[in-house]
Parts: sequence; structure tokens; C-alpha cells
Amino acid sequence: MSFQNYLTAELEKLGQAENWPEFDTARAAVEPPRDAAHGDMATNAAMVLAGQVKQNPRALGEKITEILKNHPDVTAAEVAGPGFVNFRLKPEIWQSCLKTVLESGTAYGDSDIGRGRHVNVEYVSANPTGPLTAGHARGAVVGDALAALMQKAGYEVIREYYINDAGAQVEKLARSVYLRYREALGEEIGEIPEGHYPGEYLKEVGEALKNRDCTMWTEAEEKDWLPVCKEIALEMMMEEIRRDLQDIGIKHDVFTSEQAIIDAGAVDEAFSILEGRDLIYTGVLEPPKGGQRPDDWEERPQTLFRATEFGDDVDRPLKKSDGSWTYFANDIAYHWDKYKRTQGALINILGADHGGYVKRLSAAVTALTEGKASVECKLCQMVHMFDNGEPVRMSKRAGTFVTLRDIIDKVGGDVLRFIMLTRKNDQTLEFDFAKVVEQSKENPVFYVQYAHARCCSVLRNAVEMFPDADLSDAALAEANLSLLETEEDLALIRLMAGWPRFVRSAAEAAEPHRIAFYLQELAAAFHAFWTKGRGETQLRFLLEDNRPLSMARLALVRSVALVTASGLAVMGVQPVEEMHA
RNA sequence: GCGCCCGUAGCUCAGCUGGAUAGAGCGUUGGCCUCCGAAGCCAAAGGUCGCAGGUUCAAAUCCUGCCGGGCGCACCA
Repeated sequence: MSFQNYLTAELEKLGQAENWPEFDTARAAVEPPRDAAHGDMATNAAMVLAGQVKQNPRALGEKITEILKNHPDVTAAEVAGPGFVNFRLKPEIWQSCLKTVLESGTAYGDSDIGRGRHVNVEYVSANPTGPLTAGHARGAVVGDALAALMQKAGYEVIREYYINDAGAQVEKLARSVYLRYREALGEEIGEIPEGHYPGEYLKEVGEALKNRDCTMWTEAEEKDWLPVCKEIALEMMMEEIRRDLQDIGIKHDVFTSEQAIIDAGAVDEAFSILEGRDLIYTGVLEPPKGGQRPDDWEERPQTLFRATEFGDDVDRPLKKSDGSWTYFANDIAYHWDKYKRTQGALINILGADHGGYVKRLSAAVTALTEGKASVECKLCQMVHMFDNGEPVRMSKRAGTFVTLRDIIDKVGGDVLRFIMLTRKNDQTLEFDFAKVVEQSKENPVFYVQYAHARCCSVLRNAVEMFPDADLSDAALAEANLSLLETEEDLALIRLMAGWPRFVRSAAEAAEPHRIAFYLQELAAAFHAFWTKGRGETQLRFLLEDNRPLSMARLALVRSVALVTASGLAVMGVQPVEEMHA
């Protein structure tokens, strides 16, 4: 029985015995205290209940102390501060945690809080009009790590990519490709005109079209070559995007095409549902006040969705002036489709520049599903690129920007992934090409990997020292773990014992970056232990003349490696076993 | 003008969904290599948690209003 349940049950009894008024223990928690010096576990129950049952918190704390002391695993308990009850557990409780780690491997920390429920994580979803950039990289990593985290927490996860292959942007793309096609045929095209994508990356698309169709389209009209250019451009761009993603270990389960959603009539369907609920009307929007008023603003009636009824600031247009659907209308249909397919929660990972979009989207989802579902949008703030402290100049208009491919080539996927998770998603992130490959403690990637490598190194040395010993995880799990009784041993064990709790709360908060911070903390504790062993022989992992303790310490070291690997797996980073200069 | 996000040590950032004396890295100062990897560790100094109210046993955390910075603001995606 958990301490939480034990305590609530005992408090119920006490309440009856002492004739307390009605009380609620929901906010009474049993948790490890923030400061380990306070003990192994602590509860705020006395403070939560004091007001409800009209008793002095410290006096109530004394009674709770007695209750806890009766628990077989508790060795000591005391009231502290304003009414906390701190208590200590038998060392065996902690030591046995290592056995669990060794038996579970990297599955340690898995939980079932998701209870198999479905969650759809949509991420990247970059326009297929160019290569993925540094900004996309962040969303890609955050989304993928979140998906892995939810999986570890017991959710059934669908990883999805929405391809914006309809609308004006892809037509612009197609026209740009047509220019490159004519260029490939030897024509002098000069400067790429306004309203086209200037990037060099389209040259190879034009080239490919030339190689396939020769001069077939040179004399054709736009209505004939446009679909051709569009198709080949989309195909090649998506291929490149998939390849980039694959090279950082990202593979989506589902790619959904915006055009396919439209073609399937899903937009009409969603529209008529909303219309049936009287959520569509024709009206005139006010222009935005203040400095940002567009100069080409024309006041005219539009087909609007009553987003304001669901918390948005204004009602939102569903049709453009030419009568076609807006992006938003398509997106409503897409989310309706996604909801029907997913049968569960929807999470979108978006760039910060889409911040103004989330209210209308959740309004639409709430409206369509009649409140049965909602979409949670996580916004990733911008990534600022540096090289050794110098900002890397980027200009979208000139077509010069740092691509995901650049980063992979320069620092590799593991570094990229780790660094992208070293900030909370709504915090801007600095990415410095020079710093992220530095081999020192200020680089968290290195610091954590180094800890893992050191663990592996100890295990390699153990083979030398005890050639006849069975050092498999199963064997180490049977070591005499009660020998791990120093404060240093227990500190490390406590940290690892908290891993499952940590994973759960990170999953509940949908914050994968926390994993990176946990791993740094674990690495720090391990490095500290290591260094202490240099001075105090008894704190070394391997003691030639003390085989039982060595085996127990190996169980500890191996556990550190496994927990680290377990965390890195969520982040999608490969643990390294050796690092040499 | 409106909406969303951010404001915590000199700098870059955590802070486990309201808990005890607010933490880490860099930088500064001073220590630790006959011994498992010193690419590491230990210690010291450094804070009105942007400001002002409010909620309660308890606020960096929740609410309101300001101040400062970022992003966005019909028919783009």
C-alpha cells in the first residue's frame, strides 16, 4: 500500500475516533521533500487538515507522526517547520529500487497513467515549400520527444504530419519551379521576381523536371504546367523533408494532405455541421485597431464562424474573396477528421508565430465536438542561431537561413535533439554551433553522455578485476544491495527512485524538456560520487578486496547507466559508451 | 489598440502544477590528479523572484492592474 493511501485510511479512523467534522484529504500529499535533508518523505497533511478540523497544525502533526511510525517501512518521523511531518524509510526500501531498475532496463519509469488512451501529436507540419529550418527542428524534436514521453506514460500515440499542399503558397512554389525549369533549359531568367521562392534549392527541382519532360512545357500555358510543377515540387520537397526527419530519428505514423481533405469533401461536411448549429453567418469584420491596419483593407461581408462564442476575440472568416475556403476552414475539417480517427486527445506543436491562431482552432474543435474534445497547442518559441557567440545572419527573403540539414551536418542529430530540449517550449532558445560540441561540463549533452560513458567504463574495468564474475543485469540484481549504506549511495538511489514519478509529471504537463534537466541532475550526482571515490577509498565503485561491495556498487553504476539511457531514449538521443578526445 | 508568451544571481536558465533556508551552469575567488576517465569534483561570494495589490496556514507559482521585451493581428499558410 502506498504511504498516501495508508495515511488517508488511518486519518479516517482517527477522525471517527475523535469525532472530527467532515474533512477532505485530497490536498494532503505524501512526497519526497524538496530538500533531502528533511528526510526521505514528507507530508503536509497536518497543515491541510488543521483548519478543517479546528486543531493546531503541530499538535495534529504529532498524531500523524504516531500513525506513520506504525508503518512497517518507516524508521523515524517528526514534525518540522509549520507542520510538515518528515519521515525516514528503511534503507531496504531504497536499495530494492535498484533491483527494479536492473530488472526493468530502460523500461524503468514506464507507467500506465495513459491507460492506453489515444493521443495524436501533430508536429513539424512545415509547408512543403522549402527545406526544414532550425525553427522547424525545434518543433520536430519537441513533438517527437513528447510523443515518446506519452508512450512511456502508457498512451497510445499517433505521430502525425499535416501537409499544407493546397492554396496559394504551393502555387507560388509551382511558379518558382517553372522558372527554375526554364533556367535548367538554358534560359536566362535573371533575378527571381517578387512573389516567388528565391531559394537555390528549387534548382534541382527544375532540373529534374527538365530531365523528365525535356522541353514539353516551354510553350505551354500556366493552367497546363502549373499542376505538373506543383506535383513534382511537392513530391521532391516532401521527400527531402522526410529524409531530414529520418536522419534525426523522426518517423511520423500518418501524413495527411490538406488537398486530400478538401477533395474528400471534409470541409463541406464540417461546414454544414457548424451551419446546422447556427455557428455560421455572414457579417462584416472591423479592421484591427492601432498601427497594424492593412492598407488594402476593404470592408465587405464575409462568411464567418462564431469563434467568439468559444472564447476567441473575433469571429473568423471561412471563405476568401474569390469564394474558396480559407486555410482555417480547411484546418477545421482536418481537425474534425483527426478527431474522428484518433478517438482521443489532440496535441499540436506549433511555432510561436502561430500564437494568434490557437484560440480560433480550439474554438472550432470545441464547437465541432460539442465540447467532447479539445486541442492542446504547444507553442515553440524561436531559435536564435549563433556561431561562437556571433549571431548567424538569416534572411527569409534572400532565401538564406540555417536549415535542419546544416545542423545535422555540423553537429549531428544527437546534439541537435538534446539541445532543442534544454529549454521549456515557451522560452526562446539559443543554439550555438561552437558551444554545443564543446567537450566540457557547460555543454549538457557532453556532461550527460560523459556520465553514461563513465558508467560503462567502470563496468569494463570490472570485467578485468573480476574475470570470473557474472556481471549481467540479472546477476547484479541479486547482489547484496544492503551494503549500499553510505549517504552518497543513498542519494544516488533516491534520485533514481524518483524517476518514474518524474516521468509521470513530465507527461502530465506535456513537458519533455524536463527529462533533459533530470538527466543533468543525475549526471551531476554521479560525477560527484565518482570524484569522492578518488579521495575516500571506501567510496570507490570497484574494490579489489571487497567483492560483495563491488558487486553492489556495480548494480548502482549499471542502474545509473540504465536510467540515463531510459531518459535519452525519450529524447531520442543515443547513449555513448566511450568518448575519447 | 487587442490577444498570446516571457521577466528569477553580473550572464544563460531550472523551479516537480501552492510548501520549509528560491536552485544549477557560466563568470569571480580559493581548493582537489602516486589510485575506477581532472573532458571531472568541492567550497565561498552573489537575490526587493519586474512593480503594486489580492486570495490562505503557506505565493516565484493562483487572480487583478501596471511597467519592460518577444510574437501575432480579414481575404497568407
